[in-house]
Amino acid sequence: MGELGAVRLDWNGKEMPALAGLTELCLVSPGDPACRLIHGDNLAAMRALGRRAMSFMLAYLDPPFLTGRLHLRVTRARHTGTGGIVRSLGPAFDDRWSGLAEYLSELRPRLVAARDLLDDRGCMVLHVDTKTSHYAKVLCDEIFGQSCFASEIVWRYRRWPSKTANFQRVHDVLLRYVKNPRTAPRFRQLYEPLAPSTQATWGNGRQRAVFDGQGRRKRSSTTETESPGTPLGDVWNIGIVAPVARERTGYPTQKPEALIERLLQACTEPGDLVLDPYVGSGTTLSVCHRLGRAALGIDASPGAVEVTLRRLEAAGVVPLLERARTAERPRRLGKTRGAEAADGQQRRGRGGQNQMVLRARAAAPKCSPT
Amino acid sequence: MGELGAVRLDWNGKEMPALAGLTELCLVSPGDPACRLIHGDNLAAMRALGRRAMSFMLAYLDPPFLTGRLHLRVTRARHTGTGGIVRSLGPAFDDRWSGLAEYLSELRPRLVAARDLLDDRGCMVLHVDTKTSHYAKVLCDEIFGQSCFASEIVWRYRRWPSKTANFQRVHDVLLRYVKNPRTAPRFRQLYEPLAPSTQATWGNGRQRAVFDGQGRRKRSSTTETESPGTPLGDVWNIGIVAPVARERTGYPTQKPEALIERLLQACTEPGDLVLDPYVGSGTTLSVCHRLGRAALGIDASPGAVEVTLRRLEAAGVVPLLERARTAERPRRLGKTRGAEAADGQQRRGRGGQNQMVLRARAAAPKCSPT
DNA sequence: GCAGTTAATGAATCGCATG
DNA sequence: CCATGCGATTCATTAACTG
Repeated sequence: MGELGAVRLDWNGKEMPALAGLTELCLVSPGDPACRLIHGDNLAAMRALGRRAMSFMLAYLDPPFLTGRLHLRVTRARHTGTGGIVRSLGPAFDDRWSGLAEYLSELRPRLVAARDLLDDRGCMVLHVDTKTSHYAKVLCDEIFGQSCFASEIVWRYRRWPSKTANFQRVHDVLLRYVKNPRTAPRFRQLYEPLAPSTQATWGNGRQRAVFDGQGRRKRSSTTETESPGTPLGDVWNIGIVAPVARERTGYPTQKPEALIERLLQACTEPGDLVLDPYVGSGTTLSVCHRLGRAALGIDASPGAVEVTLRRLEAAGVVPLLERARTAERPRRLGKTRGAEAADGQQRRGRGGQNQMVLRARAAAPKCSPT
Repeated sequence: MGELGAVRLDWNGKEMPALAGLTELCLVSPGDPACRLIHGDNLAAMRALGRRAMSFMLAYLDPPFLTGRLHLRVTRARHTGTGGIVRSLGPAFDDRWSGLAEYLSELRPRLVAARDLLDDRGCMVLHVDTKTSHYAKVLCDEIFGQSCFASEIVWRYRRWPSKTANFQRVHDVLLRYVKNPRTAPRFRQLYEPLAPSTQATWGNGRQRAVFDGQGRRKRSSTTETESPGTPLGDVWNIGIVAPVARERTGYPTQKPEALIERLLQACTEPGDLVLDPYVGSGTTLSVCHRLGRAALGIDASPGAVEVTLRRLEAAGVVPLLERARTAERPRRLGKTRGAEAADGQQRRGRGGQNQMVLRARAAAPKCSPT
């Protein structure tokens, strides 16, 4: 069986050059170089990082899920007078698109840019759900090569039940690709507990097959050495961040630290460099700091940057903060990319946000923003 | 957000007309009309069924998984002299392809044919693994329409460990599509046990949200009525058929009855008609009989037909057996469908099999072939 | 009859030998 | 050097056996 050969995903505008002019990163403040945060478009920023010849052991991409919604974040503050908790809503990120074609058109160059930044032993993990995972996988096969596909990780969670006449969706998908299929990737084997039935039959000892003279297997036996468990599979049961968890930041679509921690433990070692082009609430940066991994995050949303700065500060880090500046703002190519992009809809987070003044010790000197 | 619009999967030969001449079904033997088995190419057979205007509430498709291997089946028999068990290997089905393009070219017309046979309230379930699931999903979106996509069901199992530097693959994927998005589909809500943490907090009582005067939720409380559990999600933990299970037939890639049973319980009612164009070991027919669903299975492999007949006989059914005959054997279109099909490779199971004489009470009058 | 123990073996992957 | 094939590995599971 050959490579994928001729099978490919096509849409109008796929081959249009991706939008990003000449970009440079401007240092906004000093900070810990092992924890960097860039405010700006992640495509522009990743290309600028490429010119700095940075290389990453893991790129974790958690893009919008094509929900068709404008996502809001909740900010909680103590009212100075009454002392009560005041909740206020603000924009987080815009996940509205003219269609799947536009969504993929934006995602594709970012996947390419992330791939280009990977270390030879590194890998990329793309977090999506079942609305887009299949298209994303075909796209990634094309970008990375089919032989670089490593895993479809299923993150299984539990959630509030709904009454739809369907099996309730209780999983997300994480697609993992290695940079180089001929290089041994960074990988530390993690283990799960043995199945109850296995423990009942074999205890905690490692099993060993016994063969007869002709090389045929006769039976198995347990050994003295204790089994570490069964190698971690690609279906992970991890709870979502509870609505009242200390971990919760108020930023929508926040991912649990336990999920990111497992990825980091398996795919990186302490000191390795991790890229997160969709920072959101800053979970990756936070866990990287806790586990001794160097991290670089990018986000265009001022809300994301603010939440992340607070969260890191609460963890005792002041990140090195930079800004991605596109010298020559590219024109939106509009009509040439097909009817679906010509609806004149307001675009997300590329204009009108760079004016925000960012301070390294931004905003509140309080605790975690719960 | 519009429909998928322009995003599509392309490959050389995609638009070639699918191979199947004028086909008719020939009754080979009388039998139970609620349990039919057709020996022949499933595309030809499905088209012939279409001319009979049959309509199905569920089509379960379990095609080869693009493993690149010739799969064998194990036949066990008691040696007439020594009384020992004699194992012998025979062909089951050929899963070797020139590439993904050829695989998809064969799958696509079968998906179309299956869709055409569905009842308006019916659904199709395609069982694949992560090598092909993403391509298959894009294909199905095109055939059924994105709005007909219902679920990506993850079947999670446990199995022997391997030492690869990767998360071990422990899941298959079942893609479910409904025929008509504007019709309420057959669906019976099934339940799972509550999570241990939920039981600890709430016991087994049904929770009830409590609201204050302004319609804001205050807290929840338990009620007297016992909770049926949490609605069944789209990640299913079901064990593979154990090597020594009574259920095991010796046919490779056999699916557990528990998996099919869950599908039937949720997507059909007693008396509904179920289609299985890739019968294999006959699990679907067997479970349909047990649950009172009428079933029609198709398989081109003589081994599959033999195993299925024995299995059904052990369950007390004699299926109505037919044969799909293509009056005018279509020529393999070879070179016109692209280089990857022009390698002169031996084709799977379409020729040289129809000569086999099939008897309704075929082969051994023994018990299940373990 | 039931519980506990023993037997049997699927099939993914790696490593090594062979051609 | 690359393709092929076989041996080794090792949980998971149920049937069969034993006390």
